[in-house]
Amino acid sequence: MAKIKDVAKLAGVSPACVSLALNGKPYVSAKTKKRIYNAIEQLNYRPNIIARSLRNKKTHTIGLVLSDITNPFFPEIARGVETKAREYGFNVILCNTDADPLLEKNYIEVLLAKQVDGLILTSVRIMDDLDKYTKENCPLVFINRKPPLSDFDFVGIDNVASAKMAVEHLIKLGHRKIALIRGEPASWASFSRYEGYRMALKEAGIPYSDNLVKIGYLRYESGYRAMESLLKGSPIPTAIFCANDIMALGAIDACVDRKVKVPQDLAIVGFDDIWVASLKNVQLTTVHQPRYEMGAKAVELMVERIIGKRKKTKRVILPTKLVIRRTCGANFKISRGKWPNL
Amino acid sequence: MAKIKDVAKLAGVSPACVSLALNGKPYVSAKTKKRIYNAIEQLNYRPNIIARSLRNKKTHTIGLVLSDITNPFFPEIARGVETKAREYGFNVILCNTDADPLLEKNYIEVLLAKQVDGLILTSVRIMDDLDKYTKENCPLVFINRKPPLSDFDFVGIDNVASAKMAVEHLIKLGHRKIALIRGEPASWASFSRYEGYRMALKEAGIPYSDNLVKIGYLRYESGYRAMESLLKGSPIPTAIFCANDIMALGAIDACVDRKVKVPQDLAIVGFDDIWVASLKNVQLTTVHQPRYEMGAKAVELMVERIIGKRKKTKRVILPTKLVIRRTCGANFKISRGKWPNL
DNA sequence: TTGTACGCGTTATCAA
DNA sequence: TTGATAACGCGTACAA
Repeated sequence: MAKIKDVAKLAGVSPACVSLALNGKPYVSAKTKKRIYNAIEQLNYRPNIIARSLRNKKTHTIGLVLSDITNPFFPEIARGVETKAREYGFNVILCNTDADPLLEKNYIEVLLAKQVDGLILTSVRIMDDLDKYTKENCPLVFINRKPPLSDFDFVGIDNVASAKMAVEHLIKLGHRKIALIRGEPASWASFSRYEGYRMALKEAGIPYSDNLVKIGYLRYESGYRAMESLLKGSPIPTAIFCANDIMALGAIDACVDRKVKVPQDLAIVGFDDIWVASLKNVQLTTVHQPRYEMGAKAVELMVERIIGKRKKTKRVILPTKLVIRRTCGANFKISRGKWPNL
Repeated sequence: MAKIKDVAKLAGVSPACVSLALNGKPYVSAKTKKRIYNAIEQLNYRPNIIARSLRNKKTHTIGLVLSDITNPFFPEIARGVETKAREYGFNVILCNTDADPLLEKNYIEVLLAKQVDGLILTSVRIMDDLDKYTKENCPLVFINRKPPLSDFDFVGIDNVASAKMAVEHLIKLGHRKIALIRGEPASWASFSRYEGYRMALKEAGIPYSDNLVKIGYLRYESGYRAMESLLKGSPIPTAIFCANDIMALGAIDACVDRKVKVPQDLAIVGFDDIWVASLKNVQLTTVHQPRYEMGAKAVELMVERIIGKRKKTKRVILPTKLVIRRTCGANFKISRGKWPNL
């Protein structure tokens, strides 16, 4: 591989001059520029960005730490991050942690050692000792995850209000026995949605019952099992709010297996609005989360920090909206068997 | 940030000695090692991997170039790549190209400039001038994409045989008017599946008709429109093979809108076996592709190259299997309205 | 426009 | 055997 020296020699100038030309700095005459570019072309020269990074203390690389890219919640966030990062000239290192705090810690250490310019964290579980990273000169941005005590930048939604909105919708449809399949307690977002659920019930004067709350782990199987448990329990709910869509899909499948009709026998509302929810054979009512925008916004916050444009921490709350489809029964005006397809 | 010099000073040794200790090289006494580790701990020292990479000419970073991580086909590949890469001590830079050859080229150039140790390419479209990268000391591995003339490593499936298997299944079920919603012509995998389709028809003595072949772009909307077009055309098929699952889902939704019953009126088979396909309200018959394994295997091939263990190019063909569910009608023994849900 | 020091570890050479 | 010194990887920035 050709180096800057080779280019300089061929163009009859110094390496420094080549560097200036390459970086668009002034004080390089048009003529020498041309000679330099010719040399670059001839030698197929490509600057070694590692060397440049070492000198500049900027790698133009950021880390994206998430639980699992195969979870349908994450790809759009990743896409938002990657696209916006590309606009700003950054590359993205993808890290799956499976919500394992140890793996997450290891990844953060490696990324810092690799001198990433910023870090976006959107794993689910809470890791408590992130505070020590405040002193690093590497900005952290949290997506939909409770930032630790020290103030880090944050992008997310109002989980409490969004969950409340979903449950209120079910209440408005006449439901009083509304169950919740919530995420694990350690997750801040899950806890907030639980709060929203309770708040909605309280304001409607509906008593809260622990029997109607099941803990899932934000996965399909959890939703399936939680629903089985609810159907065996007492009282049997007439509606269910799930803390995310894939649990809702699991719950629906449990209903299918037990011949419980959705939404006739049971209304279901999810959370996230993953792509599947809109399929005509699914039509899951859910709370839409602007995941792409969350990823993109996180990068913007990060870049503001990197270029030193902003010192104060910033919290961005993006709007959600309730997407009413079939499974909540709001638009349910059909008779049995009218559905053309399964 | 503390540097190796600081550690050396605190431990009362030379930087070289610290380096030797850190890298587990011999000739550092146990005592000095202890002193060094203590100093590292005290200073919270973290080696600068950029500096190390510059010297070692190894970044322990690889690039993963794909079309779009939000396409359900890719996350499992990415997961396989990331997990296996982590095992071997590599990080993964994620690159979405939207199947744009120019974007792909830009990304490859940037990644090479960043001195990645390897590159995994799994965009859909074919870029012809990849040959020039043979001379780089950066191994390329192709996933499910025709490698260019020069031999690069490859991981994929037998697209022809797999598609043939799917169509043969429909033939066995008694179908003769079998349509194909294929991917774009520029895609090698799509073309291979088209060949498999033709081959199955030919062997069964069924005449091929251009009217029964629609070109989609591997996206939901394409599948939807292709199906609309088929339903308006002549002859109307009794079965459809789609080159991927999301087009199949689009096709199914077009059927729902037009009150065409699947599989009663029309059998549908997809390709990929994305997660959605197994939902009880979807139950798409499809060809399973081991995507996680494809990603993991690609990393293995890459690492063999990086450590120089192998010189000859290798092609790995992983097995596929037909997953028979509801939409092909094979197990269809129910009467209308019997489905418990939707 | 150029020479040169620098960024920070690593490795080859050399000394003890 | 153990450790230090210095050159090196490759671009960039500053003084000249």
